[in-house]
Amino acid sequence: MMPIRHNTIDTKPEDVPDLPSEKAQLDWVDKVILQSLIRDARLPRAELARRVGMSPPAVGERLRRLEETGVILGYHAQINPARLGFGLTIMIRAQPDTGQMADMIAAIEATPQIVRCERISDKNSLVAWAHVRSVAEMEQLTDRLMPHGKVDVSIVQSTPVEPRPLPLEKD
Amino acid sequence: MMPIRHNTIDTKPEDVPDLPSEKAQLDWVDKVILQSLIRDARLPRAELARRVGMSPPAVGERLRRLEETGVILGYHAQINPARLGFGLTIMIRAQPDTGQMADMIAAIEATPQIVRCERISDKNSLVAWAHVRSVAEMEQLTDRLMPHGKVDVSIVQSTPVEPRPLPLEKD
DNA sequence: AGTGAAAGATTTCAGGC
DNA sequence: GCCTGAAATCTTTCACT
Repeated sequence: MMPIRHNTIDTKPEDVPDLPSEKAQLDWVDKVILQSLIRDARLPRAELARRVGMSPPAVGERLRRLEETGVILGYHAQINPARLGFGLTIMIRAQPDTGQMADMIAAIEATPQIVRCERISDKNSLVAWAHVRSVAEMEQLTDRLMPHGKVDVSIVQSTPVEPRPLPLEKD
Repeated sequence: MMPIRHNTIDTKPEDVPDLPSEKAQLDWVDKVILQSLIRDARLPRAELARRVGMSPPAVGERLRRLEETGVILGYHAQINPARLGFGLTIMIRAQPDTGQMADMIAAIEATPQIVRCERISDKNSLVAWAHVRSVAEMEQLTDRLMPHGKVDVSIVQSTPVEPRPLPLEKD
């Protein structure tokens, strides 16, 4: 199982070194680089260098540090599931039975159509998103989760706000 | 307001040209290119060319077509919100009052902390995700949505499955 | 659709401040 | 931490199949 990334800042004593959940000190240059790569991850370093008025090697060094300190987690192509034959997107709300949380998460992880899953505070449940090819595939998928708890499925009708970048303060 | 992308294959007569929701026919080469760029969007064309045993111009041409036909929607750097000071991730479940759907969507769109939103079939409601700096900011955010309907907030505790690629059949 | 070659741009690396 | 400059690599264009 993959390590689970937590979504809040964990409290910690002052003397331990940087944790990935710590707030990073970013200057204006870092923020321009980040915003640019959030919008277009394939931008050349040379272009980033022009935007911030620095040399390409300097930008390369900044990038390396942003990646190593966990500010940048990766670069991903965003694809259109419908164009790959996955015509149906669903949201799954799963409430594991007592003692079934780990098994439910394992089952979710083992289901390749599920492309992300978050654990939320409300009723200690999980919310997962999946792309499937048909209603039959949707049914098959939920059948695999149901042994571990209550499972609810909703159809995603549209995406009023596509994944978009966080606002970064000017500085 | 941005055009809304629908998440299902729309039915259409056979004679109209390609729609973005149509299934594209991809060969093995396209799939290797896609999988590679989903994992690392910054891979050079030359490297992709080596992986598929083709020349760089051929890969460039493939890429151009995948982008133009809407199979690839974009390339984005994935960042760690906690490291940018947004220590709290929340899920918002919004059920617009009668006649308030458009206004609710507009309010969601106008809220920069909300990084994505999907409309689901269950109770005709919206599910949105936001990164905020504090509980106070969370409250402020929900106050802006509440005039348009019922609003429910849950805290995201962890992410058992990080955004990951869809499985592409071997061919 | 794809190739190969040439011109132009980018990345990497060394050395210096 | 950033710069320059040279060498290696990558991208783009184009003539050709």
